[in-house]
Formats: sequence, structure tokens, C-alpha cells
Amino acid sequence: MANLQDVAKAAKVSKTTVSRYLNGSLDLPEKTAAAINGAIKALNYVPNPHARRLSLGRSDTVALVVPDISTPFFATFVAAVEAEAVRRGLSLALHATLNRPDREMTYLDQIRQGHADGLIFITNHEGNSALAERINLAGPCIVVDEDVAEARVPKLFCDNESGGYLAARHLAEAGHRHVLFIGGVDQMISGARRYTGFVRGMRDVAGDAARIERSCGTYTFEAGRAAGRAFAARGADRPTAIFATSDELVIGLYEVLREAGLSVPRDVSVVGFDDVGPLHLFAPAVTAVRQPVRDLGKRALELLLDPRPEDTERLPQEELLPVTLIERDSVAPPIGQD
Amino acid sequence: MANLQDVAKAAKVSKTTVSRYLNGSLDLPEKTAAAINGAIKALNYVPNPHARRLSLGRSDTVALVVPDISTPFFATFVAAVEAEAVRRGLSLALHATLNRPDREMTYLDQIRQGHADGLIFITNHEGNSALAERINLAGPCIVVDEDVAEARVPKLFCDNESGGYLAARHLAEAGHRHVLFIGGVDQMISGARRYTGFVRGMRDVAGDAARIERSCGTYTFEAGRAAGRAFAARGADRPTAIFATSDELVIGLYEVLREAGLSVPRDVSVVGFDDVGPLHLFAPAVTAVRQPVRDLGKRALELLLDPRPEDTERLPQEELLPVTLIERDSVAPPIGQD
DNA sequence: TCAGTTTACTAAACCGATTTACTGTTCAAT
DNA sequence: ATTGAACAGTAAATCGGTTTAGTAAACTGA
Repeated sequence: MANLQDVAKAAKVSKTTVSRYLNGSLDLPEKTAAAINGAIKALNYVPNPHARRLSLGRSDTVALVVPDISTPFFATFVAAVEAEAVRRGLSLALHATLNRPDREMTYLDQIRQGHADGLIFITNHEGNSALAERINLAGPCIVVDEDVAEARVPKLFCDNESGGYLAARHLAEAGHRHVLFIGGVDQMISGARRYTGFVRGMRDVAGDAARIERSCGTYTFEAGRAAGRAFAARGADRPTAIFATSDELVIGLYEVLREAGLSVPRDVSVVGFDDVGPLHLFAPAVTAVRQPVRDLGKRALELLLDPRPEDTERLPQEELLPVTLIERDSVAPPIGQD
Repeated sequence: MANLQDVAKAAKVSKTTVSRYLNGSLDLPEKTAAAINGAIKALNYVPNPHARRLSLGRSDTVALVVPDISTPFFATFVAAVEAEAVRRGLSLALHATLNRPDREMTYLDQIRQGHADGLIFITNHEGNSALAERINLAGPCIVVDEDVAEARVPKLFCDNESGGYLAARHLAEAGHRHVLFIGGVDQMISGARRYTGFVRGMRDVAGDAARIERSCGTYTFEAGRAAGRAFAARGADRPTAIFATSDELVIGLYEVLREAGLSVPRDVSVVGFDDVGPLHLFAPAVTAVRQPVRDLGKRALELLLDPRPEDTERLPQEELLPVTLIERDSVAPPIGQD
């Protein structure tokens, strides 16, 4: 491969001239410019990216750290970030942590070490302060989807509270009073806020008649199945509606309800969250709170790259993106005595 | 950030010594080694990746070019590649082309220019020879999932022909004689081979009684809907079973069949392909040929990094990974007069 | 005609590693 | 006392760009 020196020699000028010409920091008379362009074409010259990065001290690459890539939610998120990165002429380095703190640490360190110019970070487990500390040291970084409490960086979430509220109102207005919330623990922002909103929504409509149960776990198929099994095993005093706060939970739940011979929405109503997968094709189609996943991805990169506010001492700004309720066929008024 | 020089100074040795010590090309007495380790720890030294890459002429990064990341198939594939890359200490640069040839070219060029040490390439449209030429110039590369005819690089596919065969036998053995194949055109290896296998499977069981129709298009929701609409609009002489050769096609098809009031498998049997999404939760659960997507990802990286055969003149080797038929509830014997 | 400006370009330092080809010292054996 | 090997390192070149701080020549105006 030809390098800058070769081009310079062929065009009978110096390295400096070629470099500065290419970077626009030098105006050249037509003749010289033509000679350089000719040499570049003839030699098929392309700047060596590693030399460039070393010299400039940046990589034009952003790193994306997510728990997993194969779930629809993260896959869609990654796709949105990638699209925005391309638009800005950046490359994307993708890292999956499988939610393991040691791997999160590793990638965090890599950023600090200059592997990438910035980092979009998503973790899925309860925050710990060692992690937060690493984030604060990592250079340009933004935390998305789930909070890392002590991290002093910009944060971007969907409006979890409002999502919980919308789901609750919808259920309560359909007549449900005894409901089950399946979701994350209070230590996680999505779990806490969705639940807060859910409770507020139920109270707003049903007041003290609302009877709210909560089942905490991860956002996985297996947790959905487990909660579903526990639900199915109960007798008469069973909630009449379930708010399952992720696509995976809904899928696992549906699986078990079907096996148990429980019909949705006749025996129990269901509202989901995320709505990234093909929930409209399930039987019955799932009513769900939809997250603006693509917007989340696009906005994450914007926030990462846009100039930071100067006063670093202010609390990290937190931005919320709106969610919407998509009504389908999994909610009906409750029947029976409950 | 501290650099090699700083460490050397602190340890009272030369840059060379530190570098060679760290890279294992120099044995040092305990005292010197301890001094260096101490300096590294004290200064929090980490080698600058860009300098390293420039010096070594490699990036320990592989590039992955796929049409899209947000579909379950590619998302799962990417996840598998990433996992294998981590295992080998490599980074992953992710690029989505949205199936646009210009972007494919761009990324192909980036590899040649040294952005990555190797490339896993997936395209989803009919091959063209300009693309193949670029691939042949791009350095270490492997083509996966769909062929690029004139590319002389290792290739990795699932066993499409066998997948078609399995689907056809299953349908024919259930009694179906008049069947519809929905899939890619003959110019694409997946379309051609799945169809070939499908025809062979039908003939093996039903001989001349087999009546096979084919609908060519892309592997998208929309194509599935379109084929479904065309199917639903037909009168008496309608096939009794459909082989929809991607998850997306199945989803689009199901959507339309449901709207049209056609019941699966009573009115029509369906067999899918891919089986990456939650097809087991659809109503009815979809019988499908399952692709070994994770194996595909893992094996792709292995093939890319494993030493190439020396005689480059031999035809590029092609490796096929086995598929399996997952039987669920979307196939039943045909009823009626057809 | 000569100072001052503009034009056209460049030498050399720098980014931070790796690596080749040495140097100087110590020790054992002859 | 000398030779040769083993030990403990190192100077300097290299990778391929960017950038600072210039220089030499041509032109302009008084």
C-alpha cells in the first residue's frame, strides 16, 4: 500500500504539502493540486487509519456496551446507534457484557485507554459504586436505559413512570382492581419507576379499591415463566390482570399461561412493555407500552457527541423519552367474583 | 496518560527494555522486573492501542458487515460472532449496509485499508461482480449466509437444500400434494437451494402427484403479507400448505391469514424457516426448519482466522451447517377436495 | 530599489509503541 | 591472562500520519 511519502514523491512535493492539502489546511494552485490528485489516484492511496488515529489522538469510533445483542430490544437499539454513527462518519465497536461486571469493567477501561472516543453504556443489573467510579473515569460516556446511580454522566431513559401509569390506567379503566406487576426490583430504575407509575395509575382510577401485587425478577423468558407458573398455581384469590414489563416476560408468561390452559384475556388480562418483538402476532395480540427504542439509540449518540455543559458540577442531566400504549387484544374486563 | 517513556524513566531502564519485557521477548532479573511492574502500577500505564496498531500493522479487530442488525436472525448471528471474538481477544467493528451496494463497497474498502484484520461479510441481494471483485481485493474475508458468486474466499452457509427437503417431506407425509413455496429468487443461493430441496422432497414422497407453486420475493414482513394476500384471494384451487422460508415471511403471512379469517392448520398448513424468533408462541405454534445461527456465527470467525489453505487457486471451500425440522402445530393433513 | 506582503511550499518534531542490531559487563574455563 | 559465552540491557530506526514554525521566491507599492 502506498503511503503519504510515496504520494509526495510522485507529485514532487513534500509529505507536509500533501497532508495539509488533503486536510484542507493549505490552498494550492491548480497545477500542484492536480499533480497530487493524480498521484493519489495512480497509487490508489488511502491514509492509514492507525497512523491517523495515533497522530490525531482520536479514533472516530464510539463503543457500545450492552448486556446482550441478540434480544430484540438491544438489537434494535444497536441498529439505531449504528445508523446514527454512519451518518456522522463514525465506526462502532460493539461489546456484549452478558451483564457480567468484570466484563463491564474491562470495556470501561478500554475506553479510557483510548480505544474509542466515547461510550454508550447499558447495564442491566443493580448498580454498584465500583462501576460508577469506572464510568466517571472513562472519558466521554453516556448511560442509557438503566441507571448507574453514582455515575456523573448524562443519562437517557424512556419514561418508565409514565409507562407504568398508562398500563395501570388502561387496566383499571377496563375494570380491574386486583392486579399483578411483574418486573425489576426497586434498585433498578426501570423497576422502581414503572412500579411507581403503575401504582399511581391504579390509585388515580380505582383509589383504595386497587389491590396491587408485585413480583420482582429479571427481564427474562425464564422469569416470565416462573411468574406465570406461580400465578397459574394460585386458587380463587388470583389477580385478574398482569402487567409484564418486558417482551421477554410477556413471552415466558404467555407460554406458561397457555400450558396451564388459562386464556387471555378471558381468564386474565395482560399488558406488556417494550413492544419491540412481534407481539401483535401472538394469540391474542398483546396490548403493550411501547418504548421508542430507535429514538433512544439515535438520541444516545447525539447526547454523547454534543458538547457537554461546562459546569461539570451540576447534576448529570437526565433525559426521558416518551412511551405510548398500543392497545390490542389482551385486555378485557374481568369476570367472576374477584 | 502515562506512556512507555514515563514507565521506563520511573523504572530507570529504557523504553526498549520495558516494551520487550512486556511482550515477553526479554527475560529480566527479578529486581528489574519488579521495578518495571511497580512503575506500571504506579503510573497506571496501559499501552496506547493506536500506537500499538500502527507499529504492529494490525488492529486485533474484525469487521462484521451485515444487511441489518435489528432482525432476530442477524442479531443472533452478531451476538455469536461477538462472543467468539471476545474469547479470542478481538474487538468487533459492526457495520450495517441496509443491503445497499454502495455501503457494502465502502466497508469492503475500509478493510483493505487496514481498519480491521478480517471481515465477515453478509449480503442479502443478488451478487454482482463488482462486489465480488472488491471482496477478492479486501484481504482476509469470509462470505456467510448468502453467496457472492465470483468471490474467491471461504464461504459458510446453512444447508439450505436439506432444509427445503425436510420441509417438503414433512408436508408431503402429512398428505399435502398442492403446495406453495414462498422465498427468494433463483439467483440467490438460499432461494435456489431451498427450492431445489423442496421439490426433491415433494417428489420423493408424492412423485408426480406433487403440484408445486413458487412465489419469489424478499425475506421481509411485507413480502410475507403480499404472498399471503395473493393466497387468500384465490378460490377453490388453492394450495393446502405453504412453506414460508424466513421468520419474517411467516410473520407477515400469519398476519394476513388471520385477517382473512383463514385458520392454520385447518385451512392451510404452514412450515417456516430460520426459527430464531419466538415462533413457538404464535397461534398456532409454527413448525419450522431451524437454522443453527449461533453455530454459523462462531464458525464464521473460526474460518476467518484459521490459516488459509496455501493453494489459493483451488475453488473457495464452501462449508454447510446442518438444519433441523422443529415440529409444532401449524401442519395438519389437508381437508377438502384438493 | 527596497521594505513588506503574499504565495507556495517544507524541515523536523511529534504521536507511542515495536524491533533489530548492537554494547558493555560478568563469569567460567583454559 | 585471555577467550568465549551468558547476562543485562540499549540506541535508533520504523510504522504513517499531523502540525508547528518556518523559508525562499515572487509580487506590490512608494
